[in-house]
Amino acid sequence: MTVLAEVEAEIAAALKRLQQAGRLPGDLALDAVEVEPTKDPRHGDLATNAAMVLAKPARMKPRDIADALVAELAALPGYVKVEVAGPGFVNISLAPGRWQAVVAEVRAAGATYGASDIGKGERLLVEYVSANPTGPMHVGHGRGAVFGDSLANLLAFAGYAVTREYYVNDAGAQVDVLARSAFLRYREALGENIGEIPAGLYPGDYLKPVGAALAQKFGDALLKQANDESAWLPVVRAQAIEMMLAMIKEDLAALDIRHEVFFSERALTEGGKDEIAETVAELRAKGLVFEGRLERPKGHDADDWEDREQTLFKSTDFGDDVDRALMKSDGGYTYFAGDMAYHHNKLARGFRHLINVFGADHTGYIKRMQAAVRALSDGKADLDIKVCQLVRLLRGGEPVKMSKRAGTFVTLREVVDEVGRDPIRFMMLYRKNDAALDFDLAKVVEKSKDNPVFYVQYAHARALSIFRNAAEAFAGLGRGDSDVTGADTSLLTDDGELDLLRRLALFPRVAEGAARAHEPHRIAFYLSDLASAFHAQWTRGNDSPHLRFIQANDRNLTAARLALVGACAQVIATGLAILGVHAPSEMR
RNA sequence: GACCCCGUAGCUCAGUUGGAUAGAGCAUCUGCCUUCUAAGCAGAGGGUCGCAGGUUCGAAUCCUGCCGGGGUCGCCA
Repeated sequence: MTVLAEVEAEIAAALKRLQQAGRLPGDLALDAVEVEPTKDPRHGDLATNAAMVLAKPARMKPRDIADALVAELAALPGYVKVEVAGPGFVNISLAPGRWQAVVAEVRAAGATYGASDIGKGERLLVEYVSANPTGPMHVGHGRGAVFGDSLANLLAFAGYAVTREYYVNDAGAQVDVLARSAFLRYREALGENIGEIPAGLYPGDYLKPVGAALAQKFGDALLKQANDESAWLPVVRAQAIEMMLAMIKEDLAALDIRHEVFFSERALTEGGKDEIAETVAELRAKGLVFEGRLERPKGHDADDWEDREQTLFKSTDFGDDVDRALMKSDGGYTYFAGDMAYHHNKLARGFRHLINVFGADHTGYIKRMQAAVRALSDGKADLDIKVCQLVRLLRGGEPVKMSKRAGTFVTLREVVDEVGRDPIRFMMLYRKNDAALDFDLAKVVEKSKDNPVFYVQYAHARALSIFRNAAEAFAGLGRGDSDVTGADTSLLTDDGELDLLRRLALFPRVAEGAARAHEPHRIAFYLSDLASAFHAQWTRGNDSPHLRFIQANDRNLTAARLALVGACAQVIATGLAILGVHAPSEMR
């Protein structure tokens, strides 16, 4: 247990003792009591708001509760100074030994330092990317991909059994358009001059390989059926989807992203079953499906709007703005009906924790999806939808034109190839997901403090370089050597060292908070702070040689400092691993 | 018209889910490389947290109403 958790437990125990002694009401709920690191060192190391939040329910003065708590805590070992301040904070200064212990904590836990069990091993499904298999991914997809992947890492770190899933929209009109576009490329591959790609079809060159593959596989057999779309379309479609998906998987792999499950929309209604019909029937049995009319949508030139009675899902019962259509006028199911069936399937597979990562253009879809999950699970499952806002691609401050027509469309793959995986991943996580992001191709490869990727990686590289240098000065002071792992950490008394220790102690709390909030960016910012403290301590050694990590004439002190450096490197590496960014041992 | 996101230093953004005197980076200015990587560090200046109310011991954070920017609305996917 880290210091923070220990102190929390000790304060809870102290409050319980006060209750037992009759100095606090026995039925007082202690949930709201928090322990936080202080911002101002003059307020000590930690502070608790216990007296203030308990004052009202206990019907006592904050000051009286605080005084009682101070007396309890001051008597405990390791509490150097405990005092009441401000409106009723209890400020706590701990003996350095309490902080120094974090080095051993980190060493013992290794890559699991900061991991928690808040997920209790429960299964959780993160659905992300889910880009239509009709072409290459763009940068916006990349943001959702990186975010979803890191969130999955984070939640696994927090004790969930995580499944990463991609919903393949391989049914519906757009994949038919894909098939028609591919068919044209097929004819082209057979030597035909196809001229301009007609409007409404996908013009991209990326379909040429699909055409070539079809030509190789089928010769001119499909061409003979050209007038009978129902004959060739399913074959071409299947080939095109397969190849598009393969391309997408490759692009994702370039970002180190690998989904465990690719769930096919088409599969919902294939093989003699119809999960959409089953889902609708289930909702109908719950009285949530009815025939009715919708109002004409506003803010659009809905010229083709047709007022008619249709089959609706009563999503307004679950917080949605309007009820949602399930059937199209041609008798087919809406996309939403299929998506409900898909989520029904997730629930049937036993998931009770669902997270979907959406692009900004799907914000309007959130309420109905949550309504659907509530209805389908009888409120027993939770669905959190994280929206990644738009990415603006810039180069040196100038927007990069994104036009498919003009051929200046920038694919995700091109960006990965240009700037590399680490800068993309880190930069996309160095921002809250619900804030728009400017991604500057020139800036992300800049090697300066303006670029937090290199800043954090550099700290890790520096830490490891210390060990390389130490090996020259001392034998037996390698990272895992017993003289380092068993070093006397009470020698770590410099303010900068204590600052690092406190930050290391904070990591488990940061990781937990990030996991609970589904906010991986907190890890990125924490790492930036930790790296900053590490760089600062490093540079202090320039002016004050006695603060250098390696002290040629003091083996014990060097061992203690190396243990601290090792702990810093470990936490940086762990944090970067959650973000999916490499922790290099060297940067030159 | 409705819903969602954003609004914090000149710029780009954090702000530990309601805590104490609101923080970083960039940019500007002043310093630090003959020994652990200067891709680094130290310091200075810079603020009506969009506006107005409300909730309470306490609000950048929660509620209401405005203002500004972006996104969305359909039997598309």
